[in-house]
Amino acid sequence: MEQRRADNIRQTLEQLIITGAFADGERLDEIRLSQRFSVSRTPLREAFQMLAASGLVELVPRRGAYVRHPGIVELVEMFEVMAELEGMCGRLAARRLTDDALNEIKQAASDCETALESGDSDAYYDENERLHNLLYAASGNSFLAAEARKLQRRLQPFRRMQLRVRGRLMQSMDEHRAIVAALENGDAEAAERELRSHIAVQGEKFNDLMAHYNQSKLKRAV
Amino acid sequence: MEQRRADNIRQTLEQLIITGAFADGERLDEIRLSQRFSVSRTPLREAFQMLAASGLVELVPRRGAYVRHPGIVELVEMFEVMAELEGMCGRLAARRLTDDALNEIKQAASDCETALESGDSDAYYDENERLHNLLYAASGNSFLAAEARKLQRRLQPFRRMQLRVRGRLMQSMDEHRAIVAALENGDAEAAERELRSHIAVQGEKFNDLMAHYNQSKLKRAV
DNA sequence: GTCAAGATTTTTGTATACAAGATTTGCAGT
DNA sequence: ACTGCAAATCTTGTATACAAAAATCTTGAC
Repeated sequence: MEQRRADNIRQTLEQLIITGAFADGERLDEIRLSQRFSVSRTPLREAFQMLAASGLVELVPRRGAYVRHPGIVELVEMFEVMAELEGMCGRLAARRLTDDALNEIKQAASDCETALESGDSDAYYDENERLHNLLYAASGNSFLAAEARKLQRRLQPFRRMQLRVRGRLMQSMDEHRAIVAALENGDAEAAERELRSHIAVQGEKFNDLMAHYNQSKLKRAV
Repeated sequence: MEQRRADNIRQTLEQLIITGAFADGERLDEIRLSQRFSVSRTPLREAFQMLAASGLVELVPRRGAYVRHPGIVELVEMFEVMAELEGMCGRLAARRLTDDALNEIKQAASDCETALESGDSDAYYDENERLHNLLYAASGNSFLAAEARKLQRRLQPFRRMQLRVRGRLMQSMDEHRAIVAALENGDAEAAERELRSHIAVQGEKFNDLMAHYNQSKLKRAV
């Protein structure tokens, strides 16, 4: 038996919202959801609080919880901030990196290459995430690392879409090589620049991508 | 009559925690607090969720809510991130700033000077906060602005301590002038650099400050 | 005196009950 | 038919009740 229903509900709802099971602006009905999950409204409401804190839903007093999907504008804004944070991680990591951490990062980058060669974009995605998480930790600033992980988590489904674009995998891998090289040389400026553009590229190209997939992709991904 | 007790309680507790009424690691007793605020445990627990989301308390399953004051290390880390975010705001603002926004910022800077001349450090603090908030908005990235405000809010009491250090007010004002000048010239690089160091200086000097005030200040500020 | 195991008390987590604000429905009047 | 108002209904917010886990206390053996 699970220990805390509120946490499980938060996780489940988070996944449902992120994958698009709920439309933007849709109200999360406490009673229906409590029946659906076979729990009372109490843990549900606690889950709502957590979701509101991470920006996935908006809590309107006396009105209820409404899911808030980021629009194109907000997404681009979030990518812009993510680029800055990752760049910062790179800059700090280049200065503070230990040998062990560098080796771990190299290993993750190499695992990315392996996934790329076998054409497994899901595996590439996982290794890529690991690589970036290692980088955050290598910044030596755990507050920064936590913030970066939070934002990464929120952008997760959109990054994943990016990786499905033709040629993006190869390009991403090239960028990884440049990043690792910069870290190896202790070149803080290069590491920052490479990482920033590695992320910024995703935000900048997002409009194109959305035009291409034309809303349908996200909404179908229920 | 208020509409949502949970919100009021969150605000009150937030203030109490920030001002140091609760020691680091202290458990927030649901029953005692519910008696103190004359409410039931339900809204209290919702307030706990919100406080946990902003990092002021840690929710340990089946154990309760424990207040978490940032240590020196975490504070320095937070200032490091704040410096980056403010620098980013400056860089973007220098590029995207409208005339109206620039005028507002100039006005706020001038109000800072007025407060400085009258030696009113509290008024200076308020105007300073206004100036920075305007800058965040001027970045044209509302997600960034929101993140910056969140972090500013959390660092608020520590920034305030900074301003009480001898000579810091004058120095801060000089930095403001440099920032405004950079924005006026549309010099993104300079704006970023000036803002970053404007904040970084606070983090870097924090160790000294803490040594000077030697823990006592924060704990007395109950 | 110390330690361990079991009983007792607290305390958290969840369900349910109730109060009050928001929304919808129905009806009267034009 | 349409508007305005009031009653009924629904929904949120809060209090209380109850279950289960953690902490504390008691007791007994060594």
